[in-house]
Amino acid sequence: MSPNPLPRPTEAELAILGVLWAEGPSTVRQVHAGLPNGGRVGYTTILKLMQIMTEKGLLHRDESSRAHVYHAACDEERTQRRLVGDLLDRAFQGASGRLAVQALGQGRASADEIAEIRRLLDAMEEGDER
Amino acid sequence: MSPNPLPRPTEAELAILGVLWAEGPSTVRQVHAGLPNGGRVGYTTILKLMQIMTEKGLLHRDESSRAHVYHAACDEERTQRRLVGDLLDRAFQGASGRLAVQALGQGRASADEIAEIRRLLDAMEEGDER
DNA sequence: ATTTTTATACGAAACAATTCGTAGATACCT
DNA sequence: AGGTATCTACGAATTGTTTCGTATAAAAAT
Repeated sequence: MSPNPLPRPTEAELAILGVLWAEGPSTVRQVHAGLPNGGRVGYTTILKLMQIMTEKGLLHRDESSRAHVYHAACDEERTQRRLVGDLLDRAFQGASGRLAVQALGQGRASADEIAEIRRLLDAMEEGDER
Repeated sequence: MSPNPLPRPTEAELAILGVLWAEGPSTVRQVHAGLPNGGRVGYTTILKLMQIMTEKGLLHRDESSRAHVYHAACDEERTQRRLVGDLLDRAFQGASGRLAVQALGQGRASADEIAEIRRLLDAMEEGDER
């Protein structure tokens, strides 16, 4: 009875979600303009994708004005967690430490993130004491 | 002139690579048997996929015996790095620290991995000192 | 020697993701 | 009012992935 879990967003869908997460509720035109790849894809392509995403439940829309206003139905963090979990299963056999190593190996973390990671590592070792 | 870079493996292809990485060079039958999902996909499906992967350059094969022996053309670590990089771009806007946090939040790391991650974090802070 | 098993190759169906053209409605401009 | 711009909806082509059936050949078993 619970509404089906949202499907995993595809690559193109993720790009659209990225704009909506960054800019908040937006029209198709705004999303189209906000996409990183400078208008290489046509307007109606984005429209179509956003319509499909709405059907899938990934977006919600407000149709009260002529240009419908869309917003993401899933929050960014939750979606990221989901994608990381998938990658962990599919390519790392669940070895989250290796995934973390690979991530940190190709970019820097902020001071806050570094602190948070240390906390997580400490907690793991704590748990092992017993 | 350099041979095109290998394409990113799809989901099904990654499962096959997983078996080859774990077990070393194998026949189609061995891969089929080694797949996590207990034979839910037919033998010829795996055969076809492995043929396609060979065309794409993801696998190499030794045809000297009747049952061809395949091996992965890409190593596991390199492929993982690639996939992590993709996810980093697509879903994290390059924020590798957040990706690492999400990874560590959903699984444990080994003692070795913990040590390596600490080293990476220390190095990042070192770099900031200056 | 026949039958059964085990291979590869090939073709094609079933799906899914991405792309865009065109039609029709509504708002805007002069 | 008449023309232009902007919007949604829809249909459909394209491309990629996954699936498997069938044909055919080689090896193994009886």
